[in-house]
Amino acid sequence: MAHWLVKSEPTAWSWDRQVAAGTTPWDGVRNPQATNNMKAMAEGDRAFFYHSNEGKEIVGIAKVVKEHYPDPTAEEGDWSVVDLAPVKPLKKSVTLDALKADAVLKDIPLVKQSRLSVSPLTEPQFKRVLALGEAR
DNA sequence: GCCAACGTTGGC
DNA sequence: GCCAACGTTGGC
Repeated sequence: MAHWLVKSEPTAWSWDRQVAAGTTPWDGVRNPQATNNMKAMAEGDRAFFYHSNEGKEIVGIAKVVKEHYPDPTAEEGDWSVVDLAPVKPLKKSVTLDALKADAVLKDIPLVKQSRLSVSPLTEPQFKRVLALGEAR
């Protein structure tokens, strides 16, 4: 199983709204690299949910419930979405500062390439975030 | 609010 | 096809 990290500005789409809405398409992605990452997602994969700009922290865990299909919000171009559903919040959110301060996590794509909205994590990185967030 | 990093666009 | 100009994102 692969592991991922998705991010959103909470003013645009927050974890709380994801929880309230349940399963939703992760739409509006207009970046080839992020799109390729979504196309590599498999049903059941887990993805951390990160709040950019406000909060700057990983707040919860979501899962892929439907693999990639064409983005219905795209009027042109070959863009994709996956359906995500909330799994559970982290007991303690993991801040960007904490990621940067951690030897395992300081080089993750989110830190290195902050604009990439969908990025992969290795299994050790994923487990490290879980440990910091006190979730299993 | 500013600015650096990155992606995209458009002129050549 | 290159590269400068511009727009957007996101950390600070």
